[in-house]
Parts: sequence; structure tokens; C-alpha cells
Amino acid sequence: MTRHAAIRQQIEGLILSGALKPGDRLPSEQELVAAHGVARMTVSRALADLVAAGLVVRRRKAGSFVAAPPSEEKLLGVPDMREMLPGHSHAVLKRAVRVASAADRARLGVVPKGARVLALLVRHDSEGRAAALEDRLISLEAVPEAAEEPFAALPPGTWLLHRVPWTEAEHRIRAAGADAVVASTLGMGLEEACLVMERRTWRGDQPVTAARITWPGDRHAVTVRSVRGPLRG
Amino acid sequence: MTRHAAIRQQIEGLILSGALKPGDRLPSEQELVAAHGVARMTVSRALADLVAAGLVVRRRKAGSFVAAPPSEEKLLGVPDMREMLPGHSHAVLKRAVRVASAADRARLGVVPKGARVLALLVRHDSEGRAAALEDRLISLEAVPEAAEEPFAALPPGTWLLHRVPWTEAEHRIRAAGADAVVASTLGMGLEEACLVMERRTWRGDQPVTAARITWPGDRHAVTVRSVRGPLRG
DNA sequence: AAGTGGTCTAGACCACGTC
DNA sequence: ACGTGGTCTAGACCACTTG
Repeated sequence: MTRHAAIRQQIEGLILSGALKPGDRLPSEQELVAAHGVARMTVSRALADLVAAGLVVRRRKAGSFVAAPPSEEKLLGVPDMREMLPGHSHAVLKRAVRVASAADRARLGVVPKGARVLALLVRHDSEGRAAALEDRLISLEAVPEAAEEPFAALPPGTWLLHRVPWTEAEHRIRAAGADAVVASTLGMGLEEACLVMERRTWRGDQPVTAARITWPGDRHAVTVRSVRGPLRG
Repeated sequence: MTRHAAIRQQIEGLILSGALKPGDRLPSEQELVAAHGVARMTVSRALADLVAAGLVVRRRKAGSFVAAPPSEEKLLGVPDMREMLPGHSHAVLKRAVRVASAADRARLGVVPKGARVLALLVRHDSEGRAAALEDRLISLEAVPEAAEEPFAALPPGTWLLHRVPWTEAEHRIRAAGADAVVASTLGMGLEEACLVMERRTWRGDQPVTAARITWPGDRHAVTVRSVRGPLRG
């Protein structure tokens, strides 16, 4: 392993484990140089890699800081729900703490038997009109404090990002006909085409949350734009 | 502008304009050092940035080469159609060269009036079963040689990548009910939920192609996996 | 065997933004 | 004003892999 990779990995570990939280300041280059006994360019390279990975933000004179994790949607390269929906608001329709059923365990992935989960049903509105239905499971093994959170101010996806440093995420996008719950909540016909986004996030091997967000097919599209060449944006 | 950015931009221009084609060899670091009158680390930084942007591949002893562009699907972080579909094959159902209609021009973006386009309808099969329907327009202004291509060996998306160095791409994913053509080609019921992926690519300001690929909603999902921390993969 | 990229050093000057 | 990151230099040694 190269020296810059070793330094990078050490800091990476502190961030992904949660020991360093978003906004925390890292040692300065000079301090890292002294601590590791390497040249400044070597430390610089390690930090540059962390910036490229989106884990660190650097500001002159101020220092290097742990970056705020991107929203679940930004992961996909997609704009946020809150930017995408003008006049966004949300309402928690259902909320239950329960011991994970077999179906819950299948959705989340490997969860110990007897583990408790929080199940949420949230409607997202845009300018007063129902825009999407979110059906989410949160593992209380991974995020025990979610049990007492009302999710009044922040929707669960946003709220979670501020608590749990996830390390892995998976998105699945598919189409499906509206079932009875979706049809009545979103005001559409049974079996009408819907876009379904399923998201799962992990921290290491531990499942954190699984969300299924359903959009009316004719009112919503996921858009991703890519530019070749420029490094950022 | 910094020196490494200037060097990077010059090479970038040669690649994106098509002056340097995939597989072409770039000057060695030593040659670039001599040409630009800078230190080797500066050239190295420029090339490292190009590698990070996916434009260049470097191999020891061999040299630096223009990278092969990723498939249209890889852009999204999604596996290729040909990897995803076991026993993939395709069939060109329709093929027409015509002067761009108003609808064609709207789909492609800004195309001069009177410009000719190639319109294709392609069925993709997996192990003999219809898996997706591709409806594609290709601007013959951008890719004149497409007019004589039969698309027998390679499907149009793959074929195009080997000819045209695109600079920008946009994906839209939505759900829609199956229309008559889709339903009969893919063997599904009218109005059944489908996943529709619309792709457009440009080279500079010039539209190259617009594709709409329709999948049966219950048989297909787009999956994207993200890992936080590690730089690549 | 030789040429390539990969890494590292120990300096230096500069630009910027916070203090 | 000062400490920070950003860039750059002119060397060096090494690992790899191809011709």
C-alpha cells in the first residue's frame, strides 16, 4: 500500500465509522505531515483523493472538513425531491414500531431475528397536491433514536442523512401498476402506470433503511444529465 | 488558469473533437514535459485528471491512450443491455431515412430545418424472448455514415459509440402504459405498466441521437449501486 | 533491457479568506 | 497579518510490462 493511500484510508475510516462527523475539522496539512513523517505533497494527495470521493471539503485558511453526505437522491445524480417539487411538504400517514416480520427482513436484507423496525408511510405533496408515496422501513438496530422521532419537520430520508453515515446504497427503478393504497393516495386509477424507486442503504454490513417511493408515471420522470470531459459538473 | 489545467484542456479538446480517437496514443510524460516546459509532476497531474474524467487510460511501459467511451448505459451507472440480458440479440424492425419532421426535431433538439434523420425501430431479445423495444432517431447531420449502416452485427447504441465522441448525454426515466405497438411487440396487455428510458446525446451543441427504450415493467428494473469512500468502484 | 508510469521528497511561491 | 490550501519545481527511486 502506498503512503498516500494509507493516510487516506485512516481518515476515511474515521469518517465512515462516525468518529468524525460532518463539519468536523481535520488536522491541517502541516499537522498531518508531522504526524506521518511524509512530505507535504503526499498528504496533499491523500486529501485530494478524499475530496474527489466527496468525503472532505477544503477551504483556504479555514482548513479541511468532513463533508455533509449527499442526499439519497443526489447519489443517483438526480435532483432532490425538495428542489424538484415546488412547494414541497409531507405528511406521515402511518407509523409503527414492530418486530421485523419475514417480509421486513427480506426488504432490509440481513437483520437479526427479533430486531425491531420502524415502518413509515409518508405522502409527499407539491403545492398541496399529492406527488409521491413513500413506504419506508428503518432498522432500529442501526438507528435506535428514530423510534422517538416524529418526522414532522424533516422527511425521514433527509433526517436519516444527518444521523447515519451510510457506506453503501442501492437504487432500483421499475414500473408497476398502482395498487389500491397508491391509487387512492395519489388520486389515480387502479393499475395505472407508476414509477417505483426502491432505495436501500447500509453502513458496513448493517442495513439502515429501505424505502419505496411511488410516483404517478405520467406526472414524473427521473432525469440524469452527464457531461464528458470536465471533472466536476 | 493553472498550468496543469491548460495542459489537460488541450488534450481534452483533441479527444472530444475527435482529432484523437479511442486507442490513440498520447505523448509520453517526458515528451509533454519537453513540449510545455514544465516539471513532470505538473504533466502527471494533468493526465491523472484525464484518467479521473474517464478520457484516458495509462499503462506502464506502454504509454497513455485515449479511453474507449463508456456505453450509453454505463453512463447511468447501469450495467449494459448486453451484460444484463443473457443471450442477447436484436432485430431491426423498421428503418427509414427522412427529412426531420417537427416531431423529430422536437425529440432531437435543435436540428436545422430540412436536415435528414435515420429512424429505427429495434427489438431486443433475451434468449429468444422479446425484452425491450428501442425507438431511435439518429441525426444524419452528425453521423452521415449511419445512412448506409444495416445495424446487423451491432445494435445502434453500441455502433454509435465507436463513431461519435459525444460530449453530453441526458437520461429520462419514466413509467407509461403500453401502447399498441409496444404491447404487440413485447407480448403484453394494452396500458400495462412499462419502464421507459429516454436518452439523448450531443456533441457540443449538435444533437447526435435520441433513443426511447421501453421495457415491460414487471420484467425489468434499473439498478444502481453506490459505494461511499473508495475512489473507484 | 529499457522505457513507461507511480510515487515520493524537500523545498518554494502564491492566492485566498478568516481573523 | 497570518495560516491555510493550491500549485509548481527538479530532482529521485521503484515497479511494471512490453518489445
